[in-house]
Amino acid sequence: MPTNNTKERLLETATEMVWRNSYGSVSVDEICKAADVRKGSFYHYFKSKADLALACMERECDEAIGIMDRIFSPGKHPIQRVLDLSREALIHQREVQELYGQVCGCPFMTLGSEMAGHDAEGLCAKSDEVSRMFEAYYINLVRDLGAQGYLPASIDAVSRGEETYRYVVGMIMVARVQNSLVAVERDLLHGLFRIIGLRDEDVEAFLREKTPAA
Amino acid sequence: MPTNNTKERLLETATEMVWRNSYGSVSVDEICKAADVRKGSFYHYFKSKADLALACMERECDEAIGIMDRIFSPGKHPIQRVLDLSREALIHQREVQELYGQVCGCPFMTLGSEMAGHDAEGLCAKSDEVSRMFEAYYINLVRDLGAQGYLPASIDAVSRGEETYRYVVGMIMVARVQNSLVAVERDLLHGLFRIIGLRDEDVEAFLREKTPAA
DNA sequence: AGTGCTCTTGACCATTCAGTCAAGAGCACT
DNA sequence: AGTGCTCTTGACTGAATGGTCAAGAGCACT
Repeated sequence: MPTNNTKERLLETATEMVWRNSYGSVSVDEICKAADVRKGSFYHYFKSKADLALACMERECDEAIGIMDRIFSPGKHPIQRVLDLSREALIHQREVQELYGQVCGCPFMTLGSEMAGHDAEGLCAKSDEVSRMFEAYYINLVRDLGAQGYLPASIDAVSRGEETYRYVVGMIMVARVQNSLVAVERDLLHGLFRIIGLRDEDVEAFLREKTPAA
Repeated sequence: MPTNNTKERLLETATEMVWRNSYGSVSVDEICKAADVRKGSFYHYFKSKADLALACMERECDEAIGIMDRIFSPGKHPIQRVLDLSREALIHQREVQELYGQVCGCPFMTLGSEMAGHDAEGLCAKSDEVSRMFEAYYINLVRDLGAQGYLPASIDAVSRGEETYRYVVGMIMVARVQNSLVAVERDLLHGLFRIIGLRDEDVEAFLREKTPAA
């Protein structure tokens, strides 16, 4: 899995370790050891531990954008986006759980919550930025649902989008703390429909139309 | 505000520092200095740093139970409990924001997320336990709403209760990361009604009945 | 063969970390 | 006055921390 490239190896190892545990509990020495890199090389690529963490976030963020763009693709039916969001979130959490041996939740929220208050190297600003970017996807989704008549014209897309985002964050954060995906698997999708405000009939109609054979 | 009692002073100071920042970023020395206590005294009362953190959580938990018992009092109308929950959560977050100079979110989730993976001194087990206890309040609320005909008999109170709890957690965690209570103030209550699944008419009827003068 | 560059190495540093300990202060009970 | 207890003190330890540095390895270009 890891590349031969030293910098990439550091980023990958650090991402895993920080995400699994926390920024504060992982030392530069440990990261170096796990990545089989000497300390000097580390400080050739990164000017500090916080700088490494920031680079990890940026890497994760780029990857996340790709995934989110697929899930929230404006080319898809907005209800399909909700289905995909729920499905992909669960699959991703399960993959990471298997890979890292534990439910890890959202790396941006985890780090952002830990760093809140001591803005080392702009780490906390970055979490803020990422969370607001994520919100934008949800707001966009709500807007499309409204435009297609699935939601009353009166609703505030920003409010509803942010509520929806925060519901997902809560689902996933609690899953980390409880180290369990049971509730995510059982409830994420239905909660999404409800917090968004979709009518059951509309969802059912969409599902029927999607699989006319059933 | 702080008592003369050394142990209490340590607990109070540590709670504030850990909640504001994080467990990993606060050192025993710093806590001692801020509480004006010498290191030896610290280790007279607590056998380790993790032990102190656990004691802080237990103290916070006891206080939280008192507040939750009031909010979710079975003697109140269940819709009133929702109103109170939203109101008290905002007030509490605002108080802490003013006191500590920043939005701090939920101490149990913050610590629980940071500690996930390295279960020092049962800290992580405690967060898990607290989060499940909180869920119980929400499940109980949903059950009462169902029993009084506000929700369809078919719904699963556990699922819905947990979804509701997680929505609130998400709201508050994102508020911490973004260091802003705007969305909490604007959306928490309405999102609560929607994630629980209350009908607008029922809520409005309850509000009308409550203030017949208006 | 020599120059200049990036990357690597391992020894090194000052500081901070959690935690220890022996000695004593304060106080209550006899 | 003496005993026994809890609490306090400050000096101490050894390990770990984030970070530095000078020296060199490897390689490409001339």
